[in-house]
Amino acid sequence: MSESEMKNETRERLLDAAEGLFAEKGFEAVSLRDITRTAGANVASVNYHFGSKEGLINEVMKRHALPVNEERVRRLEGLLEGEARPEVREVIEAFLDPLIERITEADERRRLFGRFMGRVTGEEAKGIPSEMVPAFTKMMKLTVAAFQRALPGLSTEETLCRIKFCFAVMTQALLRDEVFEQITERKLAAWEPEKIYQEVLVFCTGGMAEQEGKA
Amino acid sequence: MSESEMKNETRERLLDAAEGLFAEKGFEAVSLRDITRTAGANVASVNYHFGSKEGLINEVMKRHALPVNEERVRRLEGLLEGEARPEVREVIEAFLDPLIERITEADERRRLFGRFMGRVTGEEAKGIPSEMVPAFTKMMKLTVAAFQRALPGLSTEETLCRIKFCFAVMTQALLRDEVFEQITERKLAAWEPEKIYQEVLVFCTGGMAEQEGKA
DNA sequence: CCCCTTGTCAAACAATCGTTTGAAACACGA
DNA sequence: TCGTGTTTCAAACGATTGTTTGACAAGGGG
Repeated sequence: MSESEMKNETRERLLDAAEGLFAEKGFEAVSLRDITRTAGANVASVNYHFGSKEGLINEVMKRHALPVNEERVRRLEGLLEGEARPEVREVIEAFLDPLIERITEADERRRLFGRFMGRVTGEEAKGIPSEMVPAFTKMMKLTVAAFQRALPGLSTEETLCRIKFCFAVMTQALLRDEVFEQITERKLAAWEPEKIYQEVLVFCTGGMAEQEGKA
Repeated sequence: MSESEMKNETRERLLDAAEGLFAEKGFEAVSLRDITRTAGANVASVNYHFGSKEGLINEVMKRHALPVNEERVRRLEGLLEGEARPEVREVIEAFLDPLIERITEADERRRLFGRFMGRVTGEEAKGIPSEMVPAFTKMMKLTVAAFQRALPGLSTEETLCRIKFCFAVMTQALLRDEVFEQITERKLAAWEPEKIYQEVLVFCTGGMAEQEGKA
């Protein structure tokens, strides 16, 4: 009866295998047979445990995206609870740090999560699972509110547009870009992740704060 | 004999249909039968004219990417020919404008090119066609040189990293992001492209110029 | 003992994919 | 008119996809 420990074992192995393969090759490029072979399970097991391939994708997404989202909400609410105007840098850190922390955890299983999340955006996916929409919408509202308090000069559209750019930068930083590596002759290949995260923070801070010299 | 006008007609229709469908749904999600049905041609025509589906993809990429690249090279060389230090904004415009100009051309056939180019990065594509690599490498070297002259304080790695972020922002600005639209409740849906391009320029300029307050 | 649930497995399912084939239809100079 | 090379087409190819089926084993509770 205790649901906490008696988690089905093959179910977990399927999730781990799927997460790794999806992060490496994308959703469409990985077949159920690739996943089940890696997990040492039968082809039918995916449909048994998750109903369909899409159900498996949704479950992999939820496994880590929801905790990251909750942490972001917590930190953004912390920035907004007082009357003080937060720094742009603080707002960006509030939704960059939770992602980075989860990626750099020692847990081997979570190492690929970053690249997996990079896949979510830009893929032909039908979207995120519907159960996640309210949580993500709430997080986004808090993000907009925090940025608008930090940058009172920006309109809502400008703020949203730049937030989208921040997400783009974070996503691109997590994924490997074969084309870019090729045409830069791999000069950037072996950079420590910490330096890249630092660059993400600097770039987004600078891009957000720019007041497009209207004077 | 005159190759200029006697361009095979179905060949052009295949390229047009492929460009539009790829821009809309991505490379893998579009089948040869989708393309040939749209173009009013036979399934075998793709393999006849382009050898394979990959050959078609490469041809679509080359059709517009090479002219954009040449224009970028021309403008970057213009910035570098003198001794003067170019503005960060000028460098960004030098490789943003050629793309925007081609997108906003009246020619209906080229309207979807932007979204198509967005697909190139991030997809599981094996990379760009090998014939394009030298031209792209040259353009990238010029870009790095121009930025390093505009921002002497940055190391090569920092410069490359931020250039990658600029590409990420441009790509994301060209593509629709269903997930983002959903969790922002489509507040940003109907923004004029000109405003978005302006935001891209502002954001990239600010992100590039930031000197990460090392003091 | 039987019954029912839960899980696994090999096998087959129908659908779709990119590609190939071989024969027609066409164009055009000799 | 013939011959030759180019282009189109219906049909089929083999491979792979996600999904379903039905049998089988293990595990308790009655």
